[in-house]
Amino acid sequence: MEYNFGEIEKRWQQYWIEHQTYKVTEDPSKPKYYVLDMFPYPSGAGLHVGHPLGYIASDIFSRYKRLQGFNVLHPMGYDAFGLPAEQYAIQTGQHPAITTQKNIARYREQLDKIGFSFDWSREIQTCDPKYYKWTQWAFIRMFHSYYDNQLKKARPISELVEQFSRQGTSGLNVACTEPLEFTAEEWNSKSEKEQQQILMNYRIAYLGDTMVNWCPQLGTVLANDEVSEGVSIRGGYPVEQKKMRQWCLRVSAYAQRLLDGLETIEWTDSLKDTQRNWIGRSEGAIIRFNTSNGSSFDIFTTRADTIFGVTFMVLAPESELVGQLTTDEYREAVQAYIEKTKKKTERERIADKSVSGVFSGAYAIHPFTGEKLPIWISDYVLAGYGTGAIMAVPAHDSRDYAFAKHFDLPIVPLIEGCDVSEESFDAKEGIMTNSGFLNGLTVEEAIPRAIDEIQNRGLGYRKVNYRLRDAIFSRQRYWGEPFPIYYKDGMPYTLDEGELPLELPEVDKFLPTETGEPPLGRAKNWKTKDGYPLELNTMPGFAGSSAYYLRYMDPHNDEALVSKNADEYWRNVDLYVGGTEHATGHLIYSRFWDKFLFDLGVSCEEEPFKKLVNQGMIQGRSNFVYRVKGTNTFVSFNLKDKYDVTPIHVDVNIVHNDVLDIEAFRNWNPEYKTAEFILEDGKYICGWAVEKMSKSMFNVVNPDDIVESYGADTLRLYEMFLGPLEQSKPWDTNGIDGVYRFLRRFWNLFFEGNKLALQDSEPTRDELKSIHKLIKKVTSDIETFSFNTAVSAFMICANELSSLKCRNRSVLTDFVICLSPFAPHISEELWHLMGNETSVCDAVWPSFDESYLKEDVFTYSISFNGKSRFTLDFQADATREQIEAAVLAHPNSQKWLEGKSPKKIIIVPKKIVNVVI
RNA sequence: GCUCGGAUGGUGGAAUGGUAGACACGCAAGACUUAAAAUCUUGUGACCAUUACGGUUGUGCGGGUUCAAGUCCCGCUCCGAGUACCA
Repeated sequence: MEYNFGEIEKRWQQYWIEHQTYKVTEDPSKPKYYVLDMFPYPSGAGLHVGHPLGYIASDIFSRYKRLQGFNVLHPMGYDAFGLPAEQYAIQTGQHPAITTQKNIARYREQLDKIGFSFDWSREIQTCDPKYYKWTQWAFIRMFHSYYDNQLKKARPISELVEQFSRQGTSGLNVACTEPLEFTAEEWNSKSEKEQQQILMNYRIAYLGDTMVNWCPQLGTVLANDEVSEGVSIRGGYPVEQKKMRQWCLRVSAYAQRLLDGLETIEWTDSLKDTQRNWIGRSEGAIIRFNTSNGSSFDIFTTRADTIFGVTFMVLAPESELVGQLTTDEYREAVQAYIEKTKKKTERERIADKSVSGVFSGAYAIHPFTGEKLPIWISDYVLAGYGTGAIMAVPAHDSRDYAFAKHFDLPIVPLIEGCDVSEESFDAKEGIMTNSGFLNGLTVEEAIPRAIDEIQNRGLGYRKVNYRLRDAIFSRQRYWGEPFPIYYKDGMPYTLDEGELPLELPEVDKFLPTETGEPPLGRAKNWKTKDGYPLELNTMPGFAGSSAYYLRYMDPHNDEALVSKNADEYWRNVDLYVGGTEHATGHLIYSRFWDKFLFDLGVSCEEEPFKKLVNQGMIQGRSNFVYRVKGTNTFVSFNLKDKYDVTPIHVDVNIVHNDVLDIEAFRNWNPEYKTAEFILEDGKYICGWAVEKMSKSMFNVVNPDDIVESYGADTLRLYEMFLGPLEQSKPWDTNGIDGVYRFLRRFWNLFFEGNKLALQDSEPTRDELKSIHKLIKKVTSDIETFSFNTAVSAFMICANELSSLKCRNRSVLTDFVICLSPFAPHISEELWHLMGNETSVCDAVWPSFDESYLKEDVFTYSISFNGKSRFTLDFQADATREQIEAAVLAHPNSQKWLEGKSPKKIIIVPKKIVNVVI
């Protein structure tokens, strides 16, 4: 009987819909397992063959867990707000909602063809008001919360207000933008507006004046993870630094918990490392320096031990200290320098490695020696890190060194025997010298000793600093969640939770207003709250994706983000599958958001994603034809060196196993209608290269086309067979025939002519051995995500059973169940043909029996001095003496022993005998 | 610069320190066919032999540990990813 995948796949996809096979509900009688994919942004280009890689892997795992008796939650949805739909709207006038819905429909159509076990009744779209109601709700809660450093959790802001009115800021230990001090009387005598301004300093969602990444082309600010090398990730437009009043999330308050949480989850070490670097914890000290005019300022350093090597100070150009410290004499030069650095874009600043700076005219006083230290201003010091000011130790910091050399400032070495004539000595090792009370100590000892001394003298204190910045949460765009915020007397207030969702209004154009307000400023019927104006910014892309995994647990609940009941059953994601590109964006924000919800008691787990697997990127594999210059003649790959040729990209879909379909090529482009070919062996062979998968390279392979010609099961198996899941690899349709042949061979195991031909007899020992070997291998391969070797195991077993002429019902039943997570359609078909009434999804994963895997006879490899020479068979119960005797008695042994007697004989059970001579 | 990966046939890739190259593609030969496709069988790292069920060599390079190293250790080379004046 023919393996008609088209018919089979259609039939069972229909069956699964009709029987709601993949619908799940909370079932306390079963253990839960939550498998989640990073939901896609539905782009206009549709899915290419790389996108489903992770979905197939997670689908295999979900189906496997289900067969093992778990109640598996495996949902899918769309991250539907975002820039491309809005850019498209600006160009075409088509409403982003329409574009998005169209793209979603296309995605769904493509996904459906691959046979995923998603519970689509739980589908969410982040642009759906019913969904973003809860994004807005969480924002309101963040607005009304502050972070208590003592309790290490978020608390209602009302508690802070109460504390202010009772005791002011005394004894306060909370996360804030800048430390403030006031008494209860002062607080109580402030106006409503003044109090609101002060509270902004503490809210977890707050309005702050911060340096932001401003992208003029996109007309919006961007988060740090949306910018790379000075250009926007989406679109690649230049980004500049600008000070703006923006909504921010106090992610930095959670820095330590985000760091500590990494210890409790199963992520790869490299991803944890990336997050650790991004959080960037560094231990050091804040040291106060007095200036010659009587004021003072703080610096942060991790090298307090180098305090005696400070020869000058440097301020960031953006620092507020610049204005306070600069003397009148130098004011003009400083102003000019600041103007110059401001003009540079982020990108230019990165590219420009040259040293620049200007003297402020002011001096700091060295806290130990009383020496006068000139204060400089330079853009190598960042306003956003530490205090925006540093103590420069040119002998032991390469940047300070470069600066000192350039401006001819003194360099004082502090480590015995170090040579700083050519470069600084940055290593944290050696014995201190020229360092007063630190002399003779190692660097390791000197750091804490120096900080102790500084603390004792009241010059500063120990401080842990984090690189992690607060997230900038405003976007000057249309296609995002509106803020549930209105302004009264210039201060923001939240809408009542009962007024949510605050829906996105209609606008006539998706561009900023003439007065430079965001697009929402155009809304005619935009609601006002009791006559007060609403916030015109919208939320960024990561807002909707930060807590979506919670919403899948209870997607239709209008009363809560997630019910207590559903949350306590599903808890958190057991397996999260997605790309590494979200390592510092989504995966930080999600963890932050979840920790906040955990503090509120909404989420019962402190980490959202227990185990995380990163699938590799699928790159494109481009094909080339070679046109002889100045002609319309194309020469085959191996003959091209004899001609002067230009390589031209050719659509990979008209090339099979690197052989060009000449007819299709002539029809591909009118230019090639009359093309001539110089063939080899009657074929035109194309060249190839690995490139990014993109339309312009003509190397995009569409999953629909593969499903059309080979079937979804073949696509699924082949994507897994291509290589290790985590590894990046090019898509190469060559080779797909291998898994396709396997499926047909497997299919044929069941049939004699057109009839199902199964036998109910006892399986033979060889059949049992083969199938139990498969069960063992596939079980362990799925557990370790080695899907590529699992596919090989299927092929091996099918070949073995085929040569054994196995028709045994129980053996083939186990095979079908094992294969069903990988190739659900063919498995479902065979499962039903074998007389089962229910879906193969509800079968039970077979267990393997080691006793069938036992060998009677083992083939030993006999080595002499580690070099393998011949093989010998031994019974499993052969004794050491028997083996030794047999080896030495073997005629070949004489040859390798060369008359000498062995020093030692090493026997590795069941495998190796090594004779050491 | 720093951090983390990786390097194995013509290709994708297998190998708890124990017969390197599983499995698959491709290629070659054969069977079936008027023929082609499909299918099946056999072979396939390189080199030397071919009377053999033979020998030599071989996992980016150079050392080391071990009876035994693709795998562990030290020192390089190249490639990829992330990050970057973070004091």
